[in-house]
Order: sequence, then C-alpha cells, then structure tokens
Amino acid sequence: MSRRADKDALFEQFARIGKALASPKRLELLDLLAQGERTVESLARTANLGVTTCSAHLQTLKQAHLVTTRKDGVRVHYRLTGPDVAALYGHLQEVAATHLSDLQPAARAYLGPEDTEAVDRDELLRRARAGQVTVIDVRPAEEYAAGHIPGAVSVPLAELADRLDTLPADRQIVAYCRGAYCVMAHDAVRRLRADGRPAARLRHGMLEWRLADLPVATAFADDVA
Amino acid sequence: MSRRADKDALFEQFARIGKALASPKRLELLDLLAQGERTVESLARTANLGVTTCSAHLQTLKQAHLVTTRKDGVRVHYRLTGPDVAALYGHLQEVAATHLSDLQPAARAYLGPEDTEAVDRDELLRRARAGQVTVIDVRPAEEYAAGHIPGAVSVPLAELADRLDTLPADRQIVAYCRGAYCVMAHDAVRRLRADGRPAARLRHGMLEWRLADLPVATAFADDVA
DNA sequence: CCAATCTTCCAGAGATTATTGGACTATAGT
DNA sequence: ACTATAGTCCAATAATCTCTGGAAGATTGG
Repeated sequence: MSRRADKDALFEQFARIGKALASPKRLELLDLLAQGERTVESLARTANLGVTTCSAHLQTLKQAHLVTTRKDGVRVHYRLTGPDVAALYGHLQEVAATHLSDLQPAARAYLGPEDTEAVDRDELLRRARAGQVTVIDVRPAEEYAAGHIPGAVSVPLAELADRLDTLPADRQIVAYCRGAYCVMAHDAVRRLRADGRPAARLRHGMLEWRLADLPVATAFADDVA
Repeated sequence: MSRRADKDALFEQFARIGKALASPKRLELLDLLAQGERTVESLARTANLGVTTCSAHLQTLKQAHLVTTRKDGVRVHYRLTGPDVAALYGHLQEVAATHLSDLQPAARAYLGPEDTEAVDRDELLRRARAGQVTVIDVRPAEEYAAGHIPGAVSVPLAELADRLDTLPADRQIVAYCRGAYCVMAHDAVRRLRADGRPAARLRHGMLEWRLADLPVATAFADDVA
C-alpha cells in the first residue's frame, strides 16, 4: 500500500472518534453516561429518543469504542469505556464554550437566567471544611449512587419540594448536578430561593468534578475513593 | 420554546464541534495547523486534496470556529483559534489510541516498524542538559520557525541526506517531528541509522510538547517563550 | 411453553455531507 | 488595463446519516 493510503487509513481511525461525536443526540447520550451506566430504555426516555434510534446511536458509539455494554437479564447497560472518554467530552464542551458565540445564548435560554451567585470548587471546599454549607446532589438517585461529591446529600430534584423541611434552615445550601450545562441545579436553586432559602449553585457539576480528579464517593458510603 | 427544544438547541451547538471533527481530511488539516498557520494551497498539497475540497473543509472548520483566517495579499492563512483546539485534537488522538484496537496496526503500517529506542520527554531533557545529544527538528523549515523545542536544530527531512556531514559524529542525535503519528522522525532515524549514526526518535512530537506546556522557541531565536 | 419486556436488526424515506469541475472574485505585478 | 495566481462560490452527483415502523432475538416470569 502507498504511503498516502496508509496515512489515510490512519486518519480514518481517528475520524471514527470524531464521527461518534458528530451528532447532538450522541453527545447527549455521552453526557448521561458520564454520570454512570444506564440502560437503553432509560437513556431513550431521558434523551427524548425512540428506543430504536437510541439503540442505533449507542451502536455507533460502541463501534467507536467509546462505550461498552454489560448484559443483565433482559436489560443492556451501557457505560463509557473509560474516564478519558468523559474527559474528551468535557474538553469538547470547553472548546465550544470558548469559541462558539452562539453557545452562550443557547445555554442561557435552556438554563434560565444566571440568577444567583455560583460557587466554584475551591470556594465550596473552603466552606464545606468550615462546616458552613449543606451540599445537595439534585440528580436522580441512581446517579448519586454511581458517584457523588463526598459529604453531599442526595435530594433528587423531583423530591425537593417534599423535602424542604428536612433541609437545615440556618445553613447555606449549595446544589449541584451533572455539569455546567445541566439544568437541575439551576431549577433547584430557583425553587429553594422561592422559598426564601439561602441557596447557591456549584458552578460546575459532577462531570467537571471528576475531570479535576477530585475525590468521588460511591453508593451510600461517603468514603473517599 | 419548550425545555426540550432549548436543550436540543444547546446540544446542537456542542455538535458543531463534533461535526467538524468527523472527517479524516479535516483532522489531517487540524494536524497540520497545530504546527502553525498555513495557506489553503499549501494545506491542499500536503493533505493530498483538491484546492476546492480543501477550501470547503476549511470553511467547515471555520464555521465551527476551530480556525480563523488572516489575509495576506492574494493568500489566505488559516490558523487554529487557540491552543485548546490543538489540545482537543490531541485528546481525540489519545482516546483513539487507548480504545481503538485497529489503530495500532494502521499506525504501524504507516510509520514503519518501531525499529529503535524512542526517547521520552523527560529522558530528552535529562540528556540535553548533560550535553549528550543533538536534537534535530525534521519538519519543514516554516514549521520549525513557527515553534520548536528550544535548542533544536532545523534539519528538514528533505535536506537530511545533504547535511549528514554537518551533524556531529560523536554525539547521539534525537529527531522529532509533528507528533506521535508523524512519519518524518521515523524516516529520519531510519536514514541516520542506515548511515551508522546513533540516532533515536523522540517518542512524541511538537503537538504533545505544546500540550505538555513545555517551553517553545520561535523563529530563529531560541529564547524560551 | 407462552406472554411480556427489552433490545437489536432491517428496510425505506428524508436530510445532510463530500467531492468535483467550472465560474467568479480579489490582489499583485507588469 | 491586462494577466496570472490564490481562493471562494455554485451546482450536480454520489455517498452517508438519521429517524421511523415493523419484525426478530433474547430473557424472564407465569
């Protein structure tokens, strides 16, 4: 084979990864999978896809080796092949945020007004160490179980309204969710502040927390990994 | 607009970056642009593309804001919009290398046998500080001018054969080029060893050097940036 | 074994993308 | 002004991708 053909074959391989990242729906699936493994049906429901279409996208991701599967009875659980895949997705988001001027308005439209103060990671750790805050994880319970910020309490967004009275009234509450572009923490903070609570949002979510190699607790044990 | 529509619009933005990375030819263009700015015609020639096709790909990259242009007379120079774009490309390569089993054979076919020892960055810095090696940059002169490892000498691959006698005979020579998947350093080392010279290849090239935030010298001044 | 559930496979319609050649624009040099 | 060069625009074809609905495969529970 010629040099050119060999070089083309090599870049064809790199492009397999690029092609896998080329669909908004597949990126949304990666976004969900970055939080932990999920079944096809669960992904389809959350990403607003038909099961067939969702399965097809997952096959594409699988052929690019960005995800693998685990079969459990009648269900198939998909998960990322490694933390580097989540990292790649995170970097893609950052590049988009840095260079795409259309991203900001789209994010604002989806997430709602940047109403309140957003706490960054260092600030959170400082306040947490001083015992000044209660950190709540507003993602669905399974995602909390798959990995959360040590010391955070699971309060899924859907249950927030019912559990308002179980939250301390005197301490500040900091909510976080999947990542910088996840709407749940925004919703949670709006709900809490509507109730007069001193609530703030962690600027980034679990995606960025993992990428920064900060400690992650799993299941219901808050032990540091 | 509905929540769903807003979310779709957001991921549509992220997908603009993904789509830009979805073609082997565009990745090859990014690979070249990671070394420094270049004109359309020069990119087309090197990437084995028609000028029209090359221009079209560059437009795609430009619409994704991964590259910008600078006009100089009749020529248009394209360059990456930032080092984070090169970093994203580098991460994509790493993910491909980690997870794609077909990549290794394709790389071997293109680069040739992993004949000799490959020196890594730390080892190079150690030997360079001890004055034991001559580092040669075998990329084209313009790429050397746009940024090179401090202390490296420019010996473009095309001129290597003619300049053999200007290279020290007693010291080890370490050659590097664009990156881990660039064939030039491989070729250079094979040529040198065919001549009985003690030559080795830097494991990675300029792409990875920049990503590691190591000092880069520009033009013909070896001052550290 | 049958029924129900979850998932994948298949085929077709519709949309998007890649490539090519030819025309067009802009600039520099004569 | 005229010509040559570099690059982009345009239109047409071919190829690829996305989504949908229906069928088929696999597994569990009755």
